[in-house]
Amino acid sequence: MAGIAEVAARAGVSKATASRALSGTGYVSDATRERVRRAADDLGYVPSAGAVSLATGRTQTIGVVMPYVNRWFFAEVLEGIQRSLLERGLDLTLYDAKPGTEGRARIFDDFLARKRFDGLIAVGLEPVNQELERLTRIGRPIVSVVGDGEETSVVAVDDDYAARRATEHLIGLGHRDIAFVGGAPESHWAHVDQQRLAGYQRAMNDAGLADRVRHVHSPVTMPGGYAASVDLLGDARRRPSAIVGVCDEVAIGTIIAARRLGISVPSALSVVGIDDHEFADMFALTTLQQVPREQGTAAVELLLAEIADPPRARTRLRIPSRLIVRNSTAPMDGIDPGAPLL
Amino acid sequence: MAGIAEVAARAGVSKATASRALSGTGYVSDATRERVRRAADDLGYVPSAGAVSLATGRTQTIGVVMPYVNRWFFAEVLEGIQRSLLERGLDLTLYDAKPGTEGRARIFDDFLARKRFDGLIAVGLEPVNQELERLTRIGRPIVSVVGDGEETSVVAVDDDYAARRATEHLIGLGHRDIAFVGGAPESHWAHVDQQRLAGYQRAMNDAGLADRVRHVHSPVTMPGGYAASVDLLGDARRRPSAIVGVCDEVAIGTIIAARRLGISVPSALSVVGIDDHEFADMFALTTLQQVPREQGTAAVELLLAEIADPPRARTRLRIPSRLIVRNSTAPMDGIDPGAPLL
DNA sequence: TTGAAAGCGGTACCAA
DNA sequence: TTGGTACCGCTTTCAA
Repeated sequence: MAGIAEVAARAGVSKATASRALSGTGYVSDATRERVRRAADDLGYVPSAGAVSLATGRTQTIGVVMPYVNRWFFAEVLEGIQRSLLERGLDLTLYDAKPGTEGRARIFDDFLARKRFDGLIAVGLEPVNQELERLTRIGRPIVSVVGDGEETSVVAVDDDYAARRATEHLIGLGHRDIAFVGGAPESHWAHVDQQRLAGYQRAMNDAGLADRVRHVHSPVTMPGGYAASVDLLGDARRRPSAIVGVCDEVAIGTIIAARRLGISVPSALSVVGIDDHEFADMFALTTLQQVPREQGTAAVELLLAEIADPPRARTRLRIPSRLIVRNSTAPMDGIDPGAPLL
Repeated sequence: MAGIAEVAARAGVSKATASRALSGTGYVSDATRERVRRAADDLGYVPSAGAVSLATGRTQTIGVVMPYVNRWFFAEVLEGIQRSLLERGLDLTLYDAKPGTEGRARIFDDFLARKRFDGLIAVGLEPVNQELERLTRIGRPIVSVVGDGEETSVVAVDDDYAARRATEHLIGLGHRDIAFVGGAPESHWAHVDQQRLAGYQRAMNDAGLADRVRHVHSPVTMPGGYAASVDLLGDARRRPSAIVGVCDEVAIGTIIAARRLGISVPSALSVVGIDDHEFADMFALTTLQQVPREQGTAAVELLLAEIADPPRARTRLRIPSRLIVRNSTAPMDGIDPGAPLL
């Protein structure tokens, strides 16, 4: 309840001086600063956020928009962002913008327009045109995590590369019958998934396996990958010898399906994912690592820089990912496609 | 950028009238209101959050504190909260307070003290005494999700009951050798886990199986449950015929471990969890359902009521959970403890 | 180095 | 039913 006026009174100075002493802006003698500080402490003074933001135009808050919080990647990015902001004393306001919901429309139409933040981080948002327009007219710095937007700065891994590398790993092991699992039919499709499929296709083409390209649709979730894989692997005749999952969640779904069906991984089926999910180790999943937490912290740094020092050109931070070989992939040689059991 | 003054000017009224017309407070003729509305629309007027909160003392924001966002339960609760707030036009500020981190200390010492919210929802926080003290001195309504706190209103399932019911289900199937997996050594231990262990113990006692009580420690995660279960199930002689997981994540870890070891579920091992996790169906897990999303929305309703109409007595909302029988539990009769294979 | 005072953009009381 | 005006609590010129 104590305001800066009381702090000033107690320290025997004016509000102006108290403000300067506390915020570290402008000239204040060391002695006074000390006195003001002590007064503030004694009174348990906490500045009123509303007043500060009214006076300065800064909210000390960063907005985060994402379509999910309950998927590994998003939750990890969120944690990374949160940690960075915490260190800097900034608040985080979360907007959960699920595609195709009216809540999402409200977020773009109402919530974001309020500008209750100094900058915005958009994680895997994949805004459609109209949404993009809303975003840019906010007039606050924006950093995207994931995506290809020209409109904002971006932090992302090279999805095309990751999938290509994953596929090449399998090809290197002698596999030729390699399917790509995950992602919806091409029409309404996430950009990441497209990039990864493209990387897979490129690797297949480059190896002269263009005719073996096979894309199995599936929701990008563990249960989704599981269901799709039960289908795919059910018929021994159509079964590939290796699978690239669009992400670890799908790849793990595949492994679970394989175990369910008594197909041994990796001796009868190789599986590779992209992510290095927290469960990857438990399933001995070979994967292309990305560290979303670091993408989150990188996004914060980039955003704060753009807030402090207005937007020159857009920055594009492409993060490399490396192959982590565990035990879900094996050379083709040993495979007996007819052998279904563990 | 347009302020209420410009809206007022355009509508040919005073700021006061414009404010009343827009906020719906106080008398305004229909004609004027209409005129003001139109003016606001034309100008794309959006009130400044800082000014509003300075003037009214309300932030139109709800704070949410939780120790994790990357675990199923927490993410679901968060989504429930988010959805409710979205409908009401309220912002959500997230505080990620991981136990034992210095970030957590900062949250309690600095962030929460700023009161940048009209009310607070604490999800599975399990505050220690000093933290609790901080919480109460904020002087804003607080609702807890999970927990037993006397200090705040609470929304939670009856954990003791859920675990008891789960255990009774197994006992009813003829199992006697039932272990409880999950939770740290008693010392620094989450309240939920304690309650659930207690429920398990009670059911065992009531069935005259007190001497069979067995608590296997494990991190409350899927990989944690997996690792602990590999240990537990590895030695056929010590192997129980059934397991109660402290939550679905642990129970699923157990199932995965069992499959890994070639122990068939449910014919050689019954497993029951608590949650009805999104993966429960995929693993055919029998479980006691809770719907965290609904706990989130309930918490919002409770909190808003307390904000609107100050805190009479603390409310305690205990949500019942029901048994969902899938295919991870089976009668004891058929079990041949010696038979390890699928 | 410090203080007085004018905003920042609304809300709400009091008169008219 | 409407308008004038005093705040809300802090920052920031501008003078002293």
